Amino acid sequence: MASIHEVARRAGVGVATVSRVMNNTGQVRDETRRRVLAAVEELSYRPNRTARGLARRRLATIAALVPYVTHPSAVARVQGMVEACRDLGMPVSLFDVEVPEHQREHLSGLTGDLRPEGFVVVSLHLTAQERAWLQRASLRPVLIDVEQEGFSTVVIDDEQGGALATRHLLELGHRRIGFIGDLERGQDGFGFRASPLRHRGYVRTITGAGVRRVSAYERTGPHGQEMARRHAHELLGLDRPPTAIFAASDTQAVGVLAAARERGLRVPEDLSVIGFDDVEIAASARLTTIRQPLVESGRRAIQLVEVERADPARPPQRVVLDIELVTRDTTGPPS
Amino acid sequence: MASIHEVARRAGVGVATVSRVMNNTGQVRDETRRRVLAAVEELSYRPNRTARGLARRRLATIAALVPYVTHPSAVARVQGMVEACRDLGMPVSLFDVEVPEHQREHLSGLTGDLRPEGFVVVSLHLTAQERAWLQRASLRPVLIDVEQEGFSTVVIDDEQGGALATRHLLELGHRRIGFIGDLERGQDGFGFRASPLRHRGYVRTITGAGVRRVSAYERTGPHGQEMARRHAHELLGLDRPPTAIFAASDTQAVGVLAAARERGLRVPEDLSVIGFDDVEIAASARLTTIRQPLVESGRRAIQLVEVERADPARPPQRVVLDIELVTRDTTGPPS
DNA sequence: CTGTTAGCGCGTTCAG
DNA sequence: CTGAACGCGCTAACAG
Repeated sequence: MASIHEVARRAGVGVATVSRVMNNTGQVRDETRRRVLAAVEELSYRPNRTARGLARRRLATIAALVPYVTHPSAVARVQGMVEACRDLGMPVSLFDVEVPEHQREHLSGLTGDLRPEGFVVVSLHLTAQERAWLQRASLRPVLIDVEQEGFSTVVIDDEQGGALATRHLLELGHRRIGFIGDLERGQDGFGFRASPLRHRGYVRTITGAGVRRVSAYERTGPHGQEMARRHAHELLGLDRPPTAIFAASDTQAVGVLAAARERGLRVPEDLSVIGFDDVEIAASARLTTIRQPLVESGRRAIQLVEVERADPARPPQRVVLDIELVTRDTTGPPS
Repeated sequence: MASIHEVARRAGVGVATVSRVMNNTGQVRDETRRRVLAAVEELSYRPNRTARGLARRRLATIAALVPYVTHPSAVARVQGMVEACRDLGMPVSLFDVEVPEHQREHLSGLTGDLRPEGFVVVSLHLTAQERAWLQRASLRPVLIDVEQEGFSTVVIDDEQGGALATRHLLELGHRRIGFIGDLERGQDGFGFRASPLRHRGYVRTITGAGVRRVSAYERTGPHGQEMARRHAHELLGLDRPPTAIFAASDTQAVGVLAAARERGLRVPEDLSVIGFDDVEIAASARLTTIRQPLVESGRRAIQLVEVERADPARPPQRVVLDIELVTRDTTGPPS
């Protein structure tokens, strides 16, 4: 409620000095600083973030660009960001992307008049034009689940994750292992990289183990439980069906589980299923899966945002989060 | 990029006129308006929302205050808000409330320097002090899932929902019906009203049907799957256990299902279970439940925000959304 | 109807 | 070190 002027008057200094002590910018004599701080305290002065934003051309907000915000993994990451921002006293603005156009629209606004102090982009690849916009606005988002030259990023090693899952199956004795994942470039227009990378880990591992790839065991399609269920039915309807299936996400794994149930197959006796992510539903379904720290990824991204804010010159960082195999009830040796 | 001055110069008018046509405020001659619009077009002028916010003391943002944002029902509502806001080209700022203090902290900022154009509060009860803050900031949030004098709200009839669920069980022939819900006033410090209201509907319905209440059949505790599971075990361990259980939420119903499974009870032969909300997990669990339009509630709230923005004098509205019984596989006649 | 001018609250030169 | 003054981009009286 109190403005910088009142603080200045009360402290017997100019507004510029108040600004200096509030932002720790420039030199201020200790005695003066104390007087200002006292006035700030007495008036319980809080700088107006909007005015500050206007002057600095940078709004006190952290923007998050997230595809499919309701997807369980997105929810977890948003949670991490929201938590971290709450601790910083910084509002988070959520920008949902359901179709590729949304990305462009949001980016246009964000690099235009809205100009957040911090910016996080989840899973999305920035186009050349968008990168140009960002540069002109001197905005440098922190990326999650994608890597792009010149940006700090928080990722996991998806390929290793795929390998981890596959090796687990191999070690249980499986040789006929199916894979169900997303389209390399979905007809939804997005090109998420997680699934393809996990697939690569799968391929590398089974061939590395001397097991021949069977193309009929591999299916990709639009992401979702339903589609995974259909694919699983196709695999399980084969003459020599796989004895285990690696789904590129827990959501898809649940679809596989549904198909197995519908065919009267026992899990894991007749079919082993392993997922990826370890979102909430994985625990309820007692699903074996590869856990990735989703909430943590959101939190770390905000940390990186803060680091870059403190030192804009700092070169991009690359944070790789650990993943681990979580063994539950859906995997076992083939019978 | 272009400012209002450039547009004014180009159109050969004053900045105020440009402002008038941009905001449809005041009278502007048609010919003049056309010239301005032309200039706007040629320069592809977009008003700077931050500057606008400073001048109007009202930031172009819609703030959402939400307890437990990661809870499935909250996620759905947020989805509705985010979708509606995307269509409006309006950013949404998310304020998560995990403990009561967060509410106060966020509200203090929101009524202080941040002053969103629109404001939605989910499930939370505003204190007298907070209402005073809001008034001073001339902010009037739209409420979801709560009712409070003087505020527009989007709700469902929770009591009727409780009645609906209970009647369904009654009609199937059940007479020993348990209830598992939230604490009236959680030790988490929140006092959400949904569960108590649903409970009231339950009570009204069984007594109305001439069935005697058995206090041993009713349990409330901190919200969550785990706690519900424990409560269910207690009920099912009774000498004359209930043949059906009404859980105040799907989350809790899933906990009940887990308990039943652990005791080797068949559902619905040995135990019927009905939940509330119809969130995603209800479908996967094939759970009979009471559906409430969660996404819709978020969307409607934003609509109300828009209505009030257009006409601040308008008296508070009360929107009651429809609910319905969704019959799936977890309820059946007692054996 | 329309232009001028004074804020909105703060950051930032630029002299002192 | 410190203060006065200008600018950020727009809205809102207040004259005309």
